[in-house]
Amino acid sequence: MALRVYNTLTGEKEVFVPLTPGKVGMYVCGVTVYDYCHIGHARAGVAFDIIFRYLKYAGYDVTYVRNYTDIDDKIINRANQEGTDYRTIADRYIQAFDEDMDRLGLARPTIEPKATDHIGGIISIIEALVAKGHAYASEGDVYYAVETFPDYLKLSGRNLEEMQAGARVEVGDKKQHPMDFALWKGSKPGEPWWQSPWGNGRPGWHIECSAMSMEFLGKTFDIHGGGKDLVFPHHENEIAQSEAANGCQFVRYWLHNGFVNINAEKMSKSLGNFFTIREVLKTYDPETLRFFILSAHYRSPIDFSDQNLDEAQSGLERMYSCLAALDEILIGEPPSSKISVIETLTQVGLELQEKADQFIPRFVDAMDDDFNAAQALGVLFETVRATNRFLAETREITSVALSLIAHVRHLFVEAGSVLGLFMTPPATWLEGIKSAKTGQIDITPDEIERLIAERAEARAAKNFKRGDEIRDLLLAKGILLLDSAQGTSWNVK
RNA sequence: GGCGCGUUAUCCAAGAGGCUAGGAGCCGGUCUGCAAAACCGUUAACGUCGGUUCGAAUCCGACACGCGCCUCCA
Repeated sequence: MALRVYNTLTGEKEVFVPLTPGKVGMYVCGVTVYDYCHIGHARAGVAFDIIFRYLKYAGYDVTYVRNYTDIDDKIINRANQEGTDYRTIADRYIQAFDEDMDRLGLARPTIEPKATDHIGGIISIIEALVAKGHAYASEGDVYYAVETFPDYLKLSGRNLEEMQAGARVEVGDKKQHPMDFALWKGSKPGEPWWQSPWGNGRPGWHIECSAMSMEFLGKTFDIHGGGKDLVFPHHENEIAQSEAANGCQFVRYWLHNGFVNINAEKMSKSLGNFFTIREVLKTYDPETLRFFILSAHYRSPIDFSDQNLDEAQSGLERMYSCLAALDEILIGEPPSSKISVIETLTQVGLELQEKADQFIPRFVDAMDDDFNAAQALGVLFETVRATNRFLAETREITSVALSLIAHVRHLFVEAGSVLGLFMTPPATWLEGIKSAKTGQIDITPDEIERLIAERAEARAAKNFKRGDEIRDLLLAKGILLLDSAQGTSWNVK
């Protein structure tokens, strides 16, 4: 099966055929750096991170460009509020963005350009558009004349008349047509500016992405991504600018991720229902957040709630616990290359072997189907169950069993490298979850240990009443006791 | 008003004409002094009404409900 991707331009899943065999050029709209990123940004980041990783896994040489919009009204407003300059604001939030995305385990794109480093390229495109009659200067601004581009709105499937009937477009007297959009904005006093043929000013929002993608990926490239909310006007305008300037197709496959919702409503600043990534990471582990995002298809809306995050954590713990159990065996007994011919697997072992054999084909099938990570996770869970069954019934680890265990462990590493999971040694991750939970309870580990010791004495003396009292006492504080042959350990509920 | 998307069991969530998705939970079991945890097993569904078909969650139509874009947005 070949890789198929859903293309917003055609509204269909299409077989992915890159422009140049073996190579992929991919551009994703990054963020406007004027504030901390919220969970919606995390989702877009993770969605395109696994697309980037999977394309590389599939053997493509991928050039992935993700920009920073570091000049914009919002950045200037924020700078004015704080009595500083736009550069200070932009640099601060670029750094914050990098920190957040690094914590989420995003692979760094090949190139991360800033709009302000590409003013020259932006001006060249605007000049070309003016020369070809697609743009006009007006009182220090330059606008794109949408009526000169017959394909305008082909991505979002609308038409100009209907858009105007919507009546929320403002009619500025600087514009020839109400839908015309700014390519260049003349600077007002106190605003940052660059020199241009039309006077001092700064670029409009849409033109920077055309300039940066063209600079690094050429006039036509394979994949352009972003959130669904960018389809109109941002991506529509990018197409108009780029195709009018270059006279050729801009992007072959348009990919858009779905929103993060709160109570079935879009998370957004204007509704005030957003959570920043750093807020959420105070409570939840970054890999848990990533796992939550991967648990739904990237185009579907996903509902952010404590319950859903808790479920994601349970699921990830199940996987990590299984891996920790495998590691314990593998660390104790390194796999030997000699397998005795008389050794055979039990029925459960054979079932695990079958799961292992199907693992990569099924994983690839899922990911080939428009990067269906949720389905891929299903494959991992099925393998976890088969592994647990095998470990539960296996008394003696033969060398053939050991080699199977090593193989299964490797499969999880391989899938994890595409999904961005299992980046932490399992024992360390599980310990981290435990200590994070410990920070939220009002009893010290020392106290817990003292009570466990007292309970052990009571139990040794067959005083189960006192033992159970202690257990209930700790349970009331959210501490679960785990009795085993090796003694009693504890965990936070 | 225009355009588009969605509705799958208690909850989350894949699937897209015949093939057990998966996870959480419930229930049962293993283990245990009893529990818990862990593990194993099990359970159940395709919004409504029509149509196409030997066969429909899946295709077509209507309806209902929810959501998104049309303004800065990931």
